Amino acid sequence: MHQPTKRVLEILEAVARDGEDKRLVDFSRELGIPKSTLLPILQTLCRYRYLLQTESGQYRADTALFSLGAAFAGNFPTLDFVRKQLEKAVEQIGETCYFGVLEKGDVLYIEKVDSPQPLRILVEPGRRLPAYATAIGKALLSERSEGELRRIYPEDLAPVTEKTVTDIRTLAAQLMQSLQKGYFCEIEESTAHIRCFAVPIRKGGRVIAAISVAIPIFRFEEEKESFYIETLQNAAAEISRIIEETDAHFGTIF
Amino acid sequence: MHQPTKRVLEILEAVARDGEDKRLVDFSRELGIPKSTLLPILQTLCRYRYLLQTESGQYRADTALFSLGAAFAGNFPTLDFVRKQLEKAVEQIGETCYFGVLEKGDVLYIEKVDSPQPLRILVEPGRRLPAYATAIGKALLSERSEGELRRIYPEDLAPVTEKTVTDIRTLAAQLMQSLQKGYFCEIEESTAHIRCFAVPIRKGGRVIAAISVAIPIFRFEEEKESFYIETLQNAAAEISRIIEETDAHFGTIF
DNA sequence: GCACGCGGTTCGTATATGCGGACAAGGAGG
DNA sequence: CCTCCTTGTCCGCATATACGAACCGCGTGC
Repeated sequence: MHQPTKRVLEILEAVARDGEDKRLVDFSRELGIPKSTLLPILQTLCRYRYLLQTESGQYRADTALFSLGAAFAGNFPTLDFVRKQLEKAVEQIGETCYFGVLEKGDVLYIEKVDSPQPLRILVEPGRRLPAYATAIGKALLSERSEGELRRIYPEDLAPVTEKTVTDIRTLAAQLMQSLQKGYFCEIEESTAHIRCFAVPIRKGGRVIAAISVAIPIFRFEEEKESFYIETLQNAAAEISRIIEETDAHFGTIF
Repeated sequence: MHQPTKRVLEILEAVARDGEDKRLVDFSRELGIPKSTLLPILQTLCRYRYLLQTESGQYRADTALFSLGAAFAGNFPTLDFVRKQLEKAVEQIGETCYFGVLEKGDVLYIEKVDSPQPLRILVEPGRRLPAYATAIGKALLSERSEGELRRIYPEDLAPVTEKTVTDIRTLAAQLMQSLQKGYFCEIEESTAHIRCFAVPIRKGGRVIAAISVAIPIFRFEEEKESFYIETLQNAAAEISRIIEETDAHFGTIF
């Protein structure tokens, strides 16, 4: 592990994640880097416009960070299409929809389209959540056997909320059952008061991504459930088709 | 300038920009870094998932890059709203629309919404273009005097296409005139066969961003011009209002 | 008004990093 | 089949980087 590199990355992640202005000492404390070591690094990051220094000397994320991520995302023309399908689904369902992939036991959220009915923001693209606690994650894990799940999660499943499934055996059984039905759900397992449904997206038969919808419990109507699922499945089918055609790959997954 | 930091950033920019797999020697040649120095850096970048190594040992951009940019963009809730307005404009006009800010003489494109009529991709978010060559850039430069322009561009204006305005005096005159009219245009000055219109977005009276529409010349109809402008102006007014309210700031500009 | 705490900057030294060269492995071409 | 070339890996030495301590400037509270 190369220390200077590691430090640069941790600094960038810190500013991007928190979004608040940080002072030299804040970095120093948070990351355990001596102040004097930090200074030349921060100055260089400023030169390259990854950081900018406010008048009061504080550091803030700057545009190069954005360009970096956007340039990367720009290499995946499929994403625009995914977004279009999500928008269509949101239009029909009226709730926020997500597109995500599996990454080492976590869901990595890639796209989201907000519902017209505003609700506090749940997850932003780029964020990760334990797959076993989310509907979209269950869809992504659905084809894994109990043994494979144990390999992915060698330790116990850390609960995210009180309702998170923490037993691998239970999870595996749930996945098997949902795989039969063709859709996956989650009730307050990752966020209180939220219920999610998800369906997988396949390429060459294998699950490579999933889309989901998040519904606040107080707005949930049981009789609409099959409509939600159907809408998601239509979108998923379209996305699968495009991915199949364009042979897109995203990170480790696609 | 801190060498290790500089190198990390250049490596990240290289993979994000090009989008093709790169080998150790490619980095070495491209960036002038000795192979042996590169190895530990690349390994660290892999650990942190900024890069991944394919079976053949080549390096490729990985998901952490995406998370970084997305996390940053996620700090600007205003962006979702900007996108909504762009979508509305695209719906009415039927051509691709952009949202960008000025950054050191360049337009930094932040958002785009594709036209339903497919055309080859012009610019992706995160990319930069010389402001003087684009409609959106002219809107962003509109309040600068000729003297200020000369400070921003101490050297001559490098032409992007044959039609790019390369004389600062001409540019200044054009800006003044467009400022009167309330909109800015560009005819094949940044891209052949493309014509653009742009209007500024203001906060506290000052121009802080702009939106534009790009129209292929063969599809352009003169009699619709005022409709294009009006649509953009409506969208700009809405966006200005929101930015004013939320007091959003984006990088150096907002 | 003074002392103290806190944040940023500077500096000399110890050391981890960077470098070139040597080496091994694989492929292409004769 | 052998040779040459290319690429990635390893190694020891020179050096740029990292670290802690001391210093400076500022604000706060006593």
